[in-house]
Amino acid sequence: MVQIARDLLGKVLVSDVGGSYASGVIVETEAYAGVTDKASHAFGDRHTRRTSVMYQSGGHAYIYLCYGIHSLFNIVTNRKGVPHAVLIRGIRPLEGLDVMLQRSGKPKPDKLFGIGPGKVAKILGLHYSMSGMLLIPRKGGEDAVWVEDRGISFANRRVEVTPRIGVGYAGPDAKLPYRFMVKP
DNA sequence: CGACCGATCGTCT
DNA sequence: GACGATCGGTCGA
Repeated sequence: MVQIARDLLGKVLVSDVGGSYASGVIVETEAYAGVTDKASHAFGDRHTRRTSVMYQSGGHAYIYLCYGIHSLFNIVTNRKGVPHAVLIRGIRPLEGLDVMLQRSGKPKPDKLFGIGPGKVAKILGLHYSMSGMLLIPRKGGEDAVWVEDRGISFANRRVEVTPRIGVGYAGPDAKLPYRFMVKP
């Protein structure tokens, strides 16, 4: 499961939302290891309306609201009933940069454009109301998000492994090396 | 630069 | 009724 977070680095996250196509290379992720992980919303096997998506089979999108403002995008990674997920924390813009800039409200991309989980969802047009979508390419005119493998990969020496961000409340679990980021 | 702080609201207690 | 898996602006050095 933690391995999936590592393997997602280099994959391409694509969104086709509101008629606009945009994509980026995943360069930062965090793993959330389900019922035994205090940092996970599903810790202690907590079934709520919000967390129910995490109990779906892998390939669903779990998107939730953070701090009342930001939508954070996760990929559910395990079999049905096992609430594992990977938070996408950063992407490097690939296609549709103009659309992403527009959504971010910035005239030009700065160095940290696309870095930060709130920004990822924002520039890809993802909203927590879309939580529960399947990650499959869009067929009709509906909004869609999915992941593509375009052969991009990062060697281990280019990947930094650290504890997760903002989970100090999780006790010992806060120290787990579950965050993966591609060095600049 | 780094540190601090306000925004803003769904979710769970 | 309190609290975030955050961001971006502002302030001071």
